[in-house]
Amino acid sequence: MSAAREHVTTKPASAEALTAPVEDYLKAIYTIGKGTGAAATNEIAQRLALAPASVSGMVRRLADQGLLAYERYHGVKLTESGRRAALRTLRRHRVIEAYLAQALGYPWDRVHEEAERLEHAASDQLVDRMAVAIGEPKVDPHGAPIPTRDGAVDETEYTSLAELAIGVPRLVVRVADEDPAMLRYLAELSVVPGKRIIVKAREPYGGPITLAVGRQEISIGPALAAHVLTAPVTGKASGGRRG
Amino acid sequence: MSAAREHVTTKPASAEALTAPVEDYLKAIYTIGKGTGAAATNEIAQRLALAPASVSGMVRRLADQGLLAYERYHGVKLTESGRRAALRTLRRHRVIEAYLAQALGYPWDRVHEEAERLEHAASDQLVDRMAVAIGEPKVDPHGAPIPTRDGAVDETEYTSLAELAIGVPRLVVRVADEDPAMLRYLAELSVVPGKRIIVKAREPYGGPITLAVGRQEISIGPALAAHVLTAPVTGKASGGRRG
DNA sequence: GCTAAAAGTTAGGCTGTACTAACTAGTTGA
DNA sequence: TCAACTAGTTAGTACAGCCTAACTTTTAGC
Repeated sequence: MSAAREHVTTKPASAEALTAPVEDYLKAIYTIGKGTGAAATNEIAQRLALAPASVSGMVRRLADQGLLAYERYHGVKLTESGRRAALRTLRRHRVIEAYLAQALGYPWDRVHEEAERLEHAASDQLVDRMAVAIGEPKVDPHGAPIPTRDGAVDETEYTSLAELAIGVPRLVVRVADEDPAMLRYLAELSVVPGKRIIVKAREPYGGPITLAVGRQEISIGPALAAHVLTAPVTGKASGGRRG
Repeated sequence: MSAAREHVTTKPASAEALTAPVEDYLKAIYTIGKGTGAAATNEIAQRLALAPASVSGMVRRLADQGLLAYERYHGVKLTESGRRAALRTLRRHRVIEAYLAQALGYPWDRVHEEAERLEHAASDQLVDRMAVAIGEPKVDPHGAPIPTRDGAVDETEYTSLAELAIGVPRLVVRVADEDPAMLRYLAELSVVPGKRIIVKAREPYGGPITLAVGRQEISIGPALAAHVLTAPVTGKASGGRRG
């Protein structure tokens, strides 16, 4: 019990196929750490609906494979190779979502669940063909940026509807994609990527946020609002820098 | 060691999702038994590239789940519920193959491998959407019949090119789908579903079979010929009765 | 009908991924 | 500064699928 033992070994970070659980861990760690930050054991466990003990075990193995840097009691960070793997899976997921929605008419509240399974089974080739078939979109149906083939992503951070200034027009760029009921509700309210909105009022103590969408006025709670990301109206929504 | 113990238990043959290996076992058993016949342990093992001992173990578990009837030392037979599960997987596989070929321009020698993984991840819903998108085809790109949503299949048995009478015109209806190199070779020779052929000559002792394809004359070995199924020219190729 | 080969099974192990329970390290507030 | 809480870890277990080695049953040839 002296110097912190780093668990990054020398293995060549093999290009061998990762298992579905491993891909899920990497995705979770990536999204928690926003690409480069650290992820806590409990956060990973919560996101994957696993016991923290299970995460401790897996995280050690992933570190042994060179996919992440792990310091006991201090969370994990993806290595370059782990980051690449995470982005590959994320690309698969989002291209599949976009394809399901655009090419097969899948409702936007169901693409996530289907993609969650397909992302582990589809080859990169298939995903590339899908991307081409729908015109290489830059974002998935919920507005999440699709990493390019070579691992570049738009990592722009957007302001959530919950923390928006009042009276300033904004563009909805992205909504959380996991909860189908929430997505259906948002669609009902027309709070979808591309829509122009203005926050009209915000009540204190977790009170409702009133906003104008089109010429409709609606009220939503802050929990929901936190899942809606917005960008300034000037200069087009998505785009942005890459990687 | 007296009366043979049957391993069919009472479990409700749950509609819970089957694992990928289980689906593979059922598919293998189905295709070996041609739907209703029995499958030997060794055959299953060979088809799945597993050790026979592994098959013994799995087969017992599948029997316990009510998916097949198992009599020790005497092979297995699918139960009705097992058969239904197998056909569901087979439908997924073949619809996916057809979709990849028709909608995404996948080369016919590669659809099998991709479908082999996707069949375990795609929902029945997705598969139905795919089927609709390409006009509900009756056969996959290799001519194998696609089971309907409710588990009906064309189980017509066709005569292989290896056992064909000389001089009688036939229609190629189906070719084996697993070996990409073989598929490429057959495509080169234009021996593909829908083509009209006539066996011109057959040399004894495993000698070559000479056939006319269009106005070309080609020679193939009996091993390859056995993988090409044909129907009489009269009365359209596929169609047929349903399960 | 017997015996040798073939087919199939059991025993015992291994890996990956999960779990619970019990412990330890780190953090925070009086 | 230390107690109490939180976060994280280890230990031990389970289960699905696979393996090899050794054994048993069935079958086929004489």
